[in-house]
Amino acid sequence: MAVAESARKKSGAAIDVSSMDKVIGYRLRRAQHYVFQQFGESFAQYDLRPSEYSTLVLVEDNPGRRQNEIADALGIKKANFVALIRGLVERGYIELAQPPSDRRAHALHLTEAGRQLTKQIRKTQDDFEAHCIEMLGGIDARDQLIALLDRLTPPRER
Amino acid sequence: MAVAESARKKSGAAIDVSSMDKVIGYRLRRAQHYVFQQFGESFAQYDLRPSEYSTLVLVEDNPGRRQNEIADALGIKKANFVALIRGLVERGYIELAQPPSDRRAHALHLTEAGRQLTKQIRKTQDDFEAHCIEMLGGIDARDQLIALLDRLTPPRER
DNA sequence: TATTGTTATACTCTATAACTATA
DNA sequence: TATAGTTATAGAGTATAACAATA
Repeated sequence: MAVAESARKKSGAAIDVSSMDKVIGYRLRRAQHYVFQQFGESFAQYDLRPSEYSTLVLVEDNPGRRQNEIADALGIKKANFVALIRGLVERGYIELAQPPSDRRAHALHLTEAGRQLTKQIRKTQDDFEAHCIEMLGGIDARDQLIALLDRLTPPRER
Repeated sequence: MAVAESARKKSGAAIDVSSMDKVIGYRLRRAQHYVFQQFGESFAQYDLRPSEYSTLVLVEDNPGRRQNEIADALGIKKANFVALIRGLVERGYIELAQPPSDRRAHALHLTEAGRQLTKQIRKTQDDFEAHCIEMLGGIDARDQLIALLDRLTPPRER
């Protein structure tokens, strides 16, 4: 009843959304959009997008790896990763090294400032994740969700 | 082992993605992106985006409702809904009526062509959905997923 | 020949503010 | 004053093709 109440609001009767409310793609989209919106609020102080967060974390966990390896792991096309990396380099969080073995490549590393930032944002993310897990109903529900999402995503896209 | 195999490919060791692989927002994003990509392949013959599909279906189920009511129900901002509706009107699928009670408003209806198209694309969507449900492991898994997504989405965003 | 990173480009989605015409 | 729809605009995200330097 509370749902119908808020759905009505100023308008007349509620809109019938029964054709959409079990559509997997649609519901994934809505949930993802809402979660990212809240992520944005949590990370507003850092002015970091989700893709920038994940890049910093992956570079920390995989120091010295190539630009394209990190991009691939995150499902970001190399062409679109260039500006993202440039932004993080300009902000002083990431630095590029040249592997002697391959002068085309960029080996990614965090700077000291990058390490400090990443330490902080991991905490922010942990808090935010705890909030999401609470919304879901606990760790078991989270694990259940991840297991289901696993099946919707091909192996190399994880 | 198959996963590690495909993750390695041409590169050296696999990238450590353990910091991201249980992050709800990230995993939602990856799954949603993959599902929408496949949706796009299924609907290529119609040249219809997911938002256009859901608009046609909601207009059919809620004939005569206002533009903004449909937009709200789908979580689309009214400003962004204008071009979407215009496209569907130009393609002859939707027509606008003027409610005598409010000359500002547009009441949305499907045209005959719109009804025919919607009949077809509902079938295409049903087939696609069956494929997604199969990936998930059956109807029960689907219902479980929807129930979990419910908790991640505030009531008025469904 | 193939790969790394890059540029250029285009299209989609989303967001906000300000406008118009009506209410 | 407020609402329905519109316009303009800006910022992200994503996609493809083509290029230079290097392998």
